[in-house]
Amino acid sequence: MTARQLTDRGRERRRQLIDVASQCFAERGYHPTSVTEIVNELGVGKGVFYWYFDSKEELFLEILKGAQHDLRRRQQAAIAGLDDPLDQVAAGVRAAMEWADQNRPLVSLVQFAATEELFASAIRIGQAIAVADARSYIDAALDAGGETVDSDLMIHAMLGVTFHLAQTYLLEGSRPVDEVADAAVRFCLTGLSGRPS
Amino acid sequence: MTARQLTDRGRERRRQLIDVASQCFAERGYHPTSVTEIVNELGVGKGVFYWYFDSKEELFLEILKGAQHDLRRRQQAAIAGLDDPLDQVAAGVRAAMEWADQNRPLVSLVQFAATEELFASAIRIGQAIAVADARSYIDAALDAGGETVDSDLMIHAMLGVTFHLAQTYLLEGSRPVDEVADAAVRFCLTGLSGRPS
Amino acid sequence: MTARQLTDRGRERRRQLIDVASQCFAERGYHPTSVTEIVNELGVGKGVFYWYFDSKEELFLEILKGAQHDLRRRQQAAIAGLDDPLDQVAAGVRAAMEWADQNRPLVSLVQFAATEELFASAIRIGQAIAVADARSYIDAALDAGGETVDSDLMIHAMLGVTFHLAQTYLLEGSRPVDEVADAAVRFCLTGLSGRPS
Amino acid sequence: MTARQLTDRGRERRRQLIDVASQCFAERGYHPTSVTEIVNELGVGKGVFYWYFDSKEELFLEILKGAQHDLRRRQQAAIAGLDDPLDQVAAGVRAAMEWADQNRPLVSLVQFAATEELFASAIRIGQAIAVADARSYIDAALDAGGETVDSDLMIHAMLGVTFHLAQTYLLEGSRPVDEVADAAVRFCLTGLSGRPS
DNA sequence: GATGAATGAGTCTTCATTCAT
DNA sequence: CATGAATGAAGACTCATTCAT
Repeated sequence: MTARQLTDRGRERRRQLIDVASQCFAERGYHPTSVTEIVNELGVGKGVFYWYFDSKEELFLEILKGAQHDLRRRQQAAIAGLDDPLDQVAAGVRAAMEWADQNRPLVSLVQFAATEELFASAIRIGQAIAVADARSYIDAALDAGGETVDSDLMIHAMLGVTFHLAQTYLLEGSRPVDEVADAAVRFCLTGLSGRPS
Repeated sequence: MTARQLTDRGRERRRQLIDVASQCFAERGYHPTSVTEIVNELGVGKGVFYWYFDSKEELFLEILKGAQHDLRRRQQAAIAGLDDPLDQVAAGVRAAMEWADQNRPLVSLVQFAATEELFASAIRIGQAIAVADARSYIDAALDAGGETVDSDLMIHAMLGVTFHLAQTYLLEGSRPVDEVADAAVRFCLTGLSGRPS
Repeated sequence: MTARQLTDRGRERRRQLIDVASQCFAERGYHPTSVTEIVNELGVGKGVFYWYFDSKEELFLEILKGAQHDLRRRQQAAIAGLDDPLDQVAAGVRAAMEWADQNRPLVSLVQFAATEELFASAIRIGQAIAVADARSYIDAALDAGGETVDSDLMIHAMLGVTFHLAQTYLLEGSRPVDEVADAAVRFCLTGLSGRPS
Repeated sequence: MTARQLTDRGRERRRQLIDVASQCFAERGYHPTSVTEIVNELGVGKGVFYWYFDSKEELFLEILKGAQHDLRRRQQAAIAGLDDPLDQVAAGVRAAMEWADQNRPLVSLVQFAATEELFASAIRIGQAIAVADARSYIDAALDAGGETVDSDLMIHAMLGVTFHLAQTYLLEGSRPVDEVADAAVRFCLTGLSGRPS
């Protein structure tokens, strides 16, 4: 969409749409959620939606991009200032878990996106960035641990652990974040280093 | 569906539909795949689909159930005859990875299913069974490792590792199964026990 | 349908189909009842249906024709032997009511048939015959009553009374036939003659 | 349907749909008439139909309700101001006949509706109201006539006369309303009172 | 005679999207 | 900016009918 010049009220509307849509998508799924439902939920007409977004698809992509961006910022902030590679990895995992906890709807959206060709590339790109980000820390950590393994595989293993635990325990609220984060960190670090954290 | 009495030809058709549908669903996604596409792919009329299944939804659920059942059999077979808890866990992870490799379409279907309320319960049930299956081996393995942790969290961590690696490396065929399976096993076992395998 | 040569068993099957179909049509309506439902109800395959009837439509027409024929026989039998025109009319009305009571499903089928162009002509033909049958009796009765009215209108008025009462009270079984028949007869005869019966 | 807020144009469209549909339903029957035919007849897209009605069924029910409501108003207006019970009954019958003449399509729709379980209850409710409305007049008329009969039966007899005559003579336009109305009134009143009107 | 299987046109309905006001 | 109205392609599903065995 040709970036429209939005007033403050406009930016607010846009944000509302994104929030409501994320919620609906997460609850019922992307396809089962109609544009009508989204605008009804917000109590506005359908024109509003198409004023801010070119299509339902574009909106979803935007949500995805925002989510990935947000998570990345968060991890970078958490890692900044830490020196020990293992500490950095731990901080990254923990930051991801906290992000997931505070953005629960987005967790399943990302998972869904990976399964549909239309959105899969966005996910692949995001993951590629995440992996690149992580590589330096991980390589350092692996060196420290004396292991000789493929760091990409390790990073993906950690992604798998983190998001599956988030999906399983946080979405239902059956366990506190800290507990889940602790478990994830420990599993990842030992998995990585061969030594219990 | 009230179990219809099927002839041999009928059972064959049913299987074809399941296979073709799995393929289509995996390639384009559940929603974007229409019943019309499925039957066209098979070169039969639309009525055929509804002769064998009550609905597109029922078919999908059936695929899901079949997948879970099949994977479980495979893991049980792989574990049978092993005594050491860690060996058992390793065999389970490896069997899952091999199953994923040989049933690639199903991997993303399962992932998708978890994101849509309509199918999520089927996934939850399947995972609950898998977790229950794994618990005894894991508890024994954890005892051996001297750790005191929540085995359910560990099992889910392992699920996360295994399927995310499968999704990432097997679907695209970018790495051989053995390599991915080795990495998964090693990550899980160290993550579990605190000692490199 | 080219009248097929049926064995005894064949004629029996045919009758069963007609009965089951009448029942289903009456309960759920002609359109909402599928051929599949009819044959399932009878526990036979779909081929059976098309062995005996060319189409669903033909079957329905056949039911209609049978109903009209049957009712006519019954009325003729009831009137035979009576001399007084009013007695004859009364007997005709009463016979119709009894037929309706014993062939409840057919009552609403006839009513439905009148509303659909496809079947309306069959109904029109049947009613024309009924009216022709009745005319002589009615004319005599009207003469006796000293009235000068259009006998066709009177006959249709009586048809209206009889079948609406049948539909209202007999189908639900809320009143005994005799009571309803008495009311119909009295209403018709006084309506006709101007004197209470 | 959650009552949508309609503009004037909207209300007009809605009315057009009801009119066209009544026409089509009456001509070809409810089931044989497809939503596609209705909207084509009106020269609008299919979405228009579902903007105003939740379903074909809902539309039909609405037509039915409107018809019953309209007829009732008409009868009440016709009766208002009359004192003699027999006059009141006569006015009610005559009003019904005139309504039928001016709403010919609706006559067969009502008749059809009574034969399909889905709509039968709406008909039953409407008839119950009509019967209740009529009871007081009829009881008074019956008292005056010195008869001791069940007024409900009488009312249904009159309903039967009126609508069957309407269906038979008005739909085809083979007789003028007045003539048919006269016959109906006379038949009903004598049927009721035992004395020629 | 009878069955399971197959056909495919046609049904109702949904929904992303557009547009006049 | 916003709304109610409109579009129409597409989707899931049905069902009368036919056919091979």
